[in-house]
Amino acid sequence: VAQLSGVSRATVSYVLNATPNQSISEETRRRVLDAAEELGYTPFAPARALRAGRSEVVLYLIPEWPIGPNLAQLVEVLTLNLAQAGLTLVVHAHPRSARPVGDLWKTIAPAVVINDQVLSAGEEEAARQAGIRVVVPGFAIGGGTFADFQREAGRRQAEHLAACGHTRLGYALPHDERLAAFAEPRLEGVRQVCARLGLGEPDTRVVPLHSAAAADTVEHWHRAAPRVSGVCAYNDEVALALLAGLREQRLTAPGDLAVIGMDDIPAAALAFPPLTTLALGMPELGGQLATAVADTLDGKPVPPGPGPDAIRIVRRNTT
Amino acid sequence: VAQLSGVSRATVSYVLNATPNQSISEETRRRVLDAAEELGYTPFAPARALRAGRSEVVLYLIPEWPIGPNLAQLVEVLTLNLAQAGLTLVVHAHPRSARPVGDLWKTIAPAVVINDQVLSAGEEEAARQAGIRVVVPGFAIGGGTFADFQREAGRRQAEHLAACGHTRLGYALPHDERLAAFAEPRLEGVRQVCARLGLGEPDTRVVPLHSAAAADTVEHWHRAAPRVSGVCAYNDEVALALLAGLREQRLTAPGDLAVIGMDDIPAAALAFPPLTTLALGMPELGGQLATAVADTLDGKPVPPGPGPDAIRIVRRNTT
DNA sequence: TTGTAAGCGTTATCAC
DNA sequence: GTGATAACGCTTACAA
Repeated sequence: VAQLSGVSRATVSYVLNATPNQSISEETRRRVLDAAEELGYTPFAPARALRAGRSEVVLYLIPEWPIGPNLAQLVEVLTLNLAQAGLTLVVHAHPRSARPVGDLWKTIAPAVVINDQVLSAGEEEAARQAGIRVVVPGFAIGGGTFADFQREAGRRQAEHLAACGHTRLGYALPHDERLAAFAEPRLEGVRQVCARLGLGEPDTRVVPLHSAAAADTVEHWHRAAPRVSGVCAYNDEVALALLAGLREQRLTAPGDLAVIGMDDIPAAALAFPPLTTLALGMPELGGQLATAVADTLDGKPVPPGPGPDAIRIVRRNTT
Repeated sequence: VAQLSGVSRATVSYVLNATPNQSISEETRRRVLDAAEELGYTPFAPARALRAGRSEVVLYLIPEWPIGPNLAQLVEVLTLNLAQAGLTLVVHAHPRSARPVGDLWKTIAPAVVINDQVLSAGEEEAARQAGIRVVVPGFAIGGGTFADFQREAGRRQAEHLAACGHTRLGYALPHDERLAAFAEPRLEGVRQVCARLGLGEPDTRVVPLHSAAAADTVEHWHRAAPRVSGVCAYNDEVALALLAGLREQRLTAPGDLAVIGMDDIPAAALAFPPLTTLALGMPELGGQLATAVADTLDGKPVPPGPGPDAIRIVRRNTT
């Protein structure tokens, strides 16, 4: 580009980056711009990164659990929002048995790492020391940390069931052990509500995604004394399994057992009967996360997250 | 590292990269390795990329459609497989209204671009000119191209219904227009089978994910003359909507209308009645894609894809 | 077997 | 207002 426009590489750099405190004659500017256009010039990111010590990349580390529809949507929203801020989102799913990612940031050199339950506190601190900004998806709802948020979600489920008049609750854990990081705090939230309302411990069972297994659990709850009349499912899929189990037992929701799911996946609305669930408002959460990333980069304080409205009960026919 | 081990940077480089045709004394090697270990040294990727002209990154461009469970799984499998080959998978979801990605490869400088329906032929050629390898998810099933594969999937659905004795088929298109790239070839596959078997054109309808809308469509098919007795749904969610529509009309599957979905999402097995569907074998497809990427990088010819077994009918109770 | 030096594309500094 | 020049961290001829 410098050759074609007959100026030095430095000048080209000034023009293309609109460097402040540099007065460039309009004519030179035009020449450079035209030349760049003509050559289809695009700055070479690795070189930029080498010079700057970091890239324009945001590394989103997602942990070793299945990528569900919610996370997928979050990624979508994030990609879009960050693109508007000139940042490229790099998602690194971290499946179990892949090599450790503790220092993946060293080799990628992103401007920001979004640490979603992947980096330990120590690793996170190491990254910070190296000048990498670290953002934790701090949904301000429920307190600020990941677990706070999950707990709050569990609380909402339980509160809904309690408001419907249920006095003994069950909790349906997922069979997939990788989901423990979600399931534990959610269950804890349910426990908190039960304790606060004097309802007694929730009756917790692991529910695989098979109708036969779910049927057993449903029967167990139905025969328990006192009877479990309402159950919080870890997510919509588990809830769907419960509904299948109910059908197998010729029981019905919400009469014999009320069920509330979580995530509001498309299948929830189409279930039989249509499933009451908790919508997690990924567009809001994603937008907030994008803002947090951009603000962190600018050195601004991270803004408070979205309001509690980002978690909504979607009431259908199972409660 | 060079300082600590008391050798030159070049030697360090030789050791760490196991450069061929360089004989390094075992003792030196050890010293360097130990020093690197001690310092927690990790090569700075952008610098490497600058030197090499490309990075160890594989850029997976996925188009502007919703990220469903299948794609999510594919990403997971790919990440894992590529990590084993020392490659880092970068997924760039390309939501509509984000800035164009036609030359995203210029700024990322990946070693390989996996072009999944994003880059036009021209853009793809431009990337190739620039020395970037481009891999197209060429599921060898059905022919090799993306559309071939989708067509084959549609064919399998239709063949299954035909084998069940249905003589007039319906096709349920998704409401989301972004899915046309999938839906068109799938529908075409169904058409091919109908033509080959002399079944007449499939009766095609758009089915939004609401039971009321689906109920209308179901009624239409049920009253059509000749009656539509079996329908291929674009995917499991659409199929679930159809089942909900059937319930609303007090009709049953497969008696009044047989339904076959596609994807085998978890909810399919838990539906009422359990949904017959097509499983797409993402682990196989992902593994094949990873191999294709690695082989392309090594200059080897791309191996044939997985066998037709990667598409399997999962027969449940709706056909 | 190891060290030296050049250079990848960019940008900051400083001189012109 | 513009242009040399150096430096970022790494690889690789080539020289020792």
